[in-house]
This record gives sequence, C-alpha cells and structure tokens, in this order.
Amino acid sequence: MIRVLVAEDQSAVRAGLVLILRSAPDIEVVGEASDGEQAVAQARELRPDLVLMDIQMPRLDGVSATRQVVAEGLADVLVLTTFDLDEYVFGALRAGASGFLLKNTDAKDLLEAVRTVARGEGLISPAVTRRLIAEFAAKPVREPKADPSVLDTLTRREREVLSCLGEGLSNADIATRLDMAEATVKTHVSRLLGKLELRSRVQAAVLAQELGI
Amino acid sequence: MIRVLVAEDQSAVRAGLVLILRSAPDIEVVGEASDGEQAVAQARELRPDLVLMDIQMPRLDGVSATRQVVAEGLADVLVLTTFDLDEYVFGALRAGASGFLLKNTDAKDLLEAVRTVARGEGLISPAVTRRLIAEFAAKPVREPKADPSVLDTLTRREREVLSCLGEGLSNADIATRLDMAEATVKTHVSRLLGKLELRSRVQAAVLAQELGI
DNA sequence: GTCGCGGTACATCGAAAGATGCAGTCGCGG
DNA sequence: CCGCGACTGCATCTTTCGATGTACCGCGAC
Repeated sequence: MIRVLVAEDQSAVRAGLVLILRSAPDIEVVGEASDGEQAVAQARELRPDLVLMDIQMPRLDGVSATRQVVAEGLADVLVLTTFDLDEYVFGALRAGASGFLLKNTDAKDLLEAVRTVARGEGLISPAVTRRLIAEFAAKPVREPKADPSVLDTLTRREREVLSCLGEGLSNADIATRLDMAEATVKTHVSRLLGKLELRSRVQAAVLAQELGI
Repeated sequence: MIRVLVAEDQSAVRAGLVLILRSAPDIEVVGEASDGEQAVAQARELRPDLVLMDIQMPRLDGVSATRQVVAEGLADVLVLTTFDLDEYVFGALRAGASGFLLKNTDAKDLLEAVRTVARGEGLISPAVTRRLIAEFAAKPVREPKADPSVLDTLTRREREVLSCLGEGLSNADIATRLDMAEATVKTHVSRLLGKLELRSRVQAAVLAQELGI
C-alpha cells in the first residue's frame, strides 16, 4: 500500500486528486494539506511514502516545502503544477523532487506516476522532459582537471585560507576574518602554495574557483 | 504517419523492433541500419521523422551517430540500450537525443514512446530519470552575476592582460607573453582593476574564470 | 595645423605578498 | 616522561604588485 499525502491549496482540485487516488486499490491517501507549512508538518507527522505537491501554495510555496521534506528525508515528492515554467521545473528538481507532472495529466497516468515514484524511480511529464534534456545538455562538462584529492594534503586552516583566496581577499582581510595576524596568513598561503605546487595566490584563487570553494 | 528508421546491429533484435513498430497503424518503418554510419547515411537519404538508435554498434557508436543526425537536423533520435550506464545516458542526451529507453521496455510503451518523441516531446525511462534528476540537481547554478558587458569598457590590451590574469600569471610572465615592459603590464592591470571596480589581481582572476576566459 | 582625447607605454615609490626561520601546542608511540 | 612530528602561530626580509605621474602616438573636431 502506497501512503500518499496530498498538498494542494484549491480544495476542489484537491478533492479531485484524492478521488482519483482513492480509486486505486494499492494507494491510500493518509492526509491532506492546503499550504506548504501544513504539508511539511503533516509529512513529519504522518510519514507518508510520497507527497503529491502543488507548486502554487500560500504561506510556503511548493518548491520550498519540497526542499524541506526531502532534506529531512520524510518522503519522496511528486510535484504537480498547472504551468510548466522552467523556473518551476528546475526549481522543483533542484529542491529534490522525484517527479514533475502537469495537471493536465489524466487519471491513469497520475496513478502510474505515483506508483513509479513510489518504486524509487523518477518521472517527468513528456512535455517537460525535452526542456530538461536541453537544459542538461547545455551544462558545461565539469572539467575534471580540478582534482579535489589534492585538498587532502592541506590542513583545515590552510583550506580555510584557500577558501578566502577564492573570494579574492587580501592577507589583511583574511587575517581579520580568521582572526589571526597577517604574518600568520602569509605562512598559510605560502604553505598551501607549496603543497599545491602553485606559484602565486592568483593561481590558488583560480584553483579554488574550479573546485567550487 | 510517423516515419521511423531503425538502427540496431543485432539483426534478431532489429527484427523484433520492426515487428513491434509495424504493428502500429500510425507508424511506418522506412529503413533499417546495422551500424552507425549506415544510420547517418540512411537518415540523410530517407529523412525519417525519428531514428530508433541503439548505442552499441560497430563502425560508429550510437552516441556519435546521434550527435551527427541531430547536428544536421535530420530527425529526432530515440536512444535504445540494454544498459543504463550513466556514461551512455548522459552521453546520449548531450548528443541531442530526445529520449532514452531501456530495452526491457514492453511493446506498448515503446510505441507510446515513439509517438511521444514524434510529437516533439521528450521521454526517458523511469529507471533512468531519477539519476538524471540527481545529476541535474547536482549541477551548480550558473551564477549570472558575471556580466560579460563590463568587458566592453576594457580596451583590447586590457582584455589580453585580464585573460593572462585568469591563468594566474605574474606581471613578469605577462610582460613576456605580450612582449611589453613589466611596468606597462602594471599600468594595464591597474586600469582594468579600476574599470572593473576590483581591488586586486586575485579578484580579476576570479572574474576572468567566471567569464570563462 | 593644433587641440583634445583615448590608447599604449615606461619609471618611481609605497604597500602587499611570499619565503624563511623559529617558537608554542597538541597527540602519539617508545 | 620524552622525543617526534604535524599543525598553528608570529617576525624578518626580499620580491612583486599597484598607484601615480609622465610621455608618445594616432585620430577626429575645430
């Protein structure tokens, strides 16, 4: 039995969804929420297998609610919306949603989608999939030249300094932020340059950038 | 009528696919190819609506063939493979495939997939979708803060110097590469720092990185 | 022409960065 | 306990950087 929580602010739509879900023998609607905060609260309380989440909701929007539910590991989230705006799609997926459906999906497909996500798989409306693919393909390939393993040779302090270098801070700035003498900052800079085989803080900053620090 | 080209090196599998496709009244198999080069050639010749493309093929693999077909705008490509290796999936999608199916997909879903892609939408096997989402979500958000327009205020020489800064070169290094006195390099650095409202070459280097220079 | 202006170029000088030596503090095995 | 090594911290000294003033050239406006 798949335990589902329905989060949708328009009661008419919510009733329709619940009706559809109840029609399936293997699906149980364990709760309903009419805004994002309720959705998160009920997810904590009821521990459903899956949350059917609308995006447009008062108090806490669906994307934020999704982020929270996923972050706490409460349930998988299947996002449901009327509009397939890129902003919504990508926002929801980044927030950790397992699926993204448009509301024009018919009852049969909705049930199938719920089962698919409950199986731990992912699902996206075909109309949206193409744009997701396009977005994905457009992503620059993560240059693997920046090897995170070299960071292992650095001490914690050195990593902190490196991070600051990545922001373009001067030694004095770093000294203030990390609360140490400028001379000490220089020591750390010098040491990490040696370990990373770099010749100046500029190269260190570039490296920090590539490593996403 | 959806005109389909089937590209698959194993003749038994290919026969099976053709059989399934022919069973649909709205789908027509206009050609078959047993390797990647044939697939591209036939796509050029026959101009199908869609190419059903296997990944493992001799002479030219499916990903490369897909890239070529898409680049020439010949047809949409639906990739079909036995293994859902990340390498295949991401490679195929980057190459411009509109869909990605596993071979364990049943006949009904295969036909539906063909129709979906032919409609201009996208389609991905549920088993693969979740990983695609994960991969997508993991991508760092491309910070748009780096505004290429600020570069317009720089002179050619200053842009050249900025580019060198992005590589982490010292003033002496830059002087050598651009064949000018170190003092001159300093002038340019100083000027571009002013124009870009930066406080050190380190920040300039970081900016150059973000701008992909 | 010649005046102004933007781009390029160089020299000087104070400020910052980087190398180096050294000291205090942990934690660990002998 | 003691020695040892790794980490952190600071001070001194040389190198590099960056701001500033100046000069030359090419080009369009006057």
